[in-house]
Amino acid sequence: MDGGMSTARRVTATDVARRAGTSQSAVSRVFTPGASVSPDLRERVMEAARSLGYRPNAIARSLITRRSRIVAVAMADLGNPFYALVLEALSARLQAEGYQILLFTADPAAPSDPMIEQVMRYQVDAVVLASTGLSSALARECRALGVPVVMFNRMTDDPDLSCVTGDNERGGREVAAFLASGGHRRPAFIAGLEGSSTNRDRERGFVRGLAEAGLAAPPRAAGYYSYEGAAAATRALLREAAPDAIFCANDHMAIACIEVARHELGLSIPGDLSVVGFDDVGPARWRSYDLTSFSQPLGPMVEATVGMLLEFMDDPSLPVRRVVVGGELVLRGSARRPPAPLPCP
Amino acid sequence: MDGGMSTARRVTATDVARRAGTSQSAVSRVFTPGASVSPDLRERVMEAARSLGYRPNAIARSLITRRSRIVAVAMADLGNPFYALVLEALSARLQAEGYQILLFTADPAAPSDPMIEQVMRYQVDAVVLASTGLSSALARECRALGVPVVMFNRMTDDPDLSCVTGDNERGGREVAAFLASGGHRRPAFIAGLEGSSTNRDRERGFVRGLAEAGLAAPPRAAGYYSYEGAAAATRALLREAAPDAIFCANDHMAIACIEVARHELGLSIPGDLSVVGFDDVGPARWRSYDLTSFSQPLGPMVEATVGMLLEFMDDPSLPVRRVVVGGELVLRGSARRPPAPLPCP
DNA sequence: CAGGTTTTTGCATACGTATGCAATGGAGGA
DNA sequence: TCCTCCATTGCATACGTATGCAAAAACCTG
Repeated sequence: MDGGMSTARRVTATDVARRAGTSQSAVSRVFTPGASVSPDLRERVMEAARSLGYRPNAIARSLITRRSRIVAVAMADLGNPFYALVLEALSARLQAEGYQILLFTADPAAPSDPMIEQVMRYQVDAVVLASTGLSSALARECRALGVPVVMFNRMTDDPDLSCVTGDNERGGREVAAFLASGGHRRPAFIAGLEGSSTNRDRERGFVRGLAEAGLAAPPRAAGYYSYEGAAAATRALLREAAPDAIFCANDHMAIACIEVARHELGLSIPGDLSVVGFDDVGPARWRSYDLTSFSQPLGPMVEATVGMLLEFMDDPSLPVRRVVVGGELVLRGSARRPPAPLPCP
Repeated sequence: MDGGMSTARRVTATDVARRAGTSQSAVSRVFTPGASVSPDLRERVMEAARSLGYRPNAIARSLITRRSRIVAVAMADLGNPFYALVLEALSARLQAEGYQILLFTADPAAPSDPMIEQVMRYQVDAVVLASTGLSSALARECRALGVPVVMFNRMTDDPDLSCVTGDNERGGREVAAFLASGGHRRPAFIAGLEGSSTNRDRERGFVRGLAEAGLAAPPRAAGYYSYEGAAAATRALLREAAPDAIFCANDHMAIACIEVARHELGLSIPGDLSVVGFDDVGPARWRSYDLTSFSQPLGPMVEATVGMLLEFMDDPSLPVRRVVVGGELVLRGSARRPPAPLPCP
């Protein structure tokens, strides 16, 4: 038995028209919001459509309207809960506006430009680049083709590209000020991906903040935004630099850092070592970590992204925009706090 | 300034043909693998395509070939790392086969059938339902339309539907046997979503396993597969039932359970309470939890899913298949172990 | 070199919908 | 009653590609 799989030819608007005793155009108009159709005809067409199981073919519609109502989203690292939640929020928000997400997962190791080559063939209405590894060359190319692009959580020097980011540099600065005023003398830094703008900005802010507090540039090790990478970086830093605090470029790495420090090396957090993360994503709140972290407000960032996309799709000639969504240092228990209230920087 | 956004009309195969001094069909053939084109013409066309920036229109192609090379994936709860990783693996695997994922996120609370109504309009080549909340009615409907469907991590009574699951019932049984032989006398259960097949099978196996070990049906509370739900369930169970072990229907909830037991109620894990999860997903390995868990091997499950999809797309008349991917109880430190080796059940 | 075979190419058409335009019909006003 | 106006409907065409078919070209074979 084949389970009842039928080879049913798809039902087209013409089939419905024939059954309703009218023309294909009329059927089209019934399914086009705002078109002029008499109540009588509408009823007949709907009835015929229902009984035949008609579903408008979005592909054919896209061909003629030149709008697919599809937004391409390029992502990497869904193992990082921040990105997983971003994707979920983006999808929910876009679906509410009648758009669907065509997902592209980028292997951060492999070059992803050929991947986008595929994307563009689908006539997507817009593109969201949320993968730190993607070259901005292809973003420019999309724009040149008239397809709106928003870089999510990824700044760029290119003035022709729109982006939405958290306040990375300020975050790094505030973490530095917080650690310094907490009496830490040898803070270290675990970097994310070396090429990424988020890492660059967070590190720059951190180093500047330390300098403003009279502290030297921190020892650093790269964790590549991965759990294993951060674990290795923590081991190396603790072996070689004897830091009294570690700022990790995201929460995912901060968790690995805490695990290694606490369970491999027997350190007490924050007694022997303070740890600070970045993102303030779900697990930061879990009591085992109770992670002090600079927040990236996911909701507002997604809202800003979708808002820009909708505006750009409405009018592609709108000027580029670069949105920075502010965050704040969320104080929890993974880092020693200053005795007095934190002075305003 | 508008950032250089041009209103470039899209380049079509006809444009390329004109420039290469040939016909549109020839251009089409150059971009169709396996078609017959002379090296000379191919070179001329490629050159013209390159200089014009031509990209074949996948939408138009789909219209005529009736294949979109798009697979719809319905998901809910990307906050659960298991599903986030599944999505990443599915996407990587399908991209390698030349397919893209059109993502549908289902709000487990809202009815999702109207959502799928939208999906079907995109002429997707196949559908993966990985959301526990989706009705199987629409799955049947997809099948009736000739679109292959695979239910992921979701069993169904309907013999007309294919599915890939972990070994839920056996997992529940093994957890029960393990806890019983570890000397636990009052194991409890935190359920996931009441309607879901995963929860039903895991619970059934657990209850049967306990019975085989001479233990009564466990006290239970529903955690709805969410962190907060499981936290509340843990509080309720510990207040009312005084269990010496808790089996949670997935890892995500087991982590919430450990957090609440350890940090709110000051219990030692596994000294005062053993906790066992299901999935063996990333955080289970984190040392703070060191979670004993029955594994659902993500790689093999995704592999089985994609394999079935490819076969079904190749030949839609193939018989339905129901694949159970075996897992194993991964022993870690969150549950007291039996003194002697676990007897074979 | 003739005749046959295979490869390459272009023509024409189909895929399923949206939409400009003209035709139809009915309502309303004088 | 006749004319105007507007709402409704159908006709025809366009969107960009793939593909069957036949013409043309290239290649063999004896």
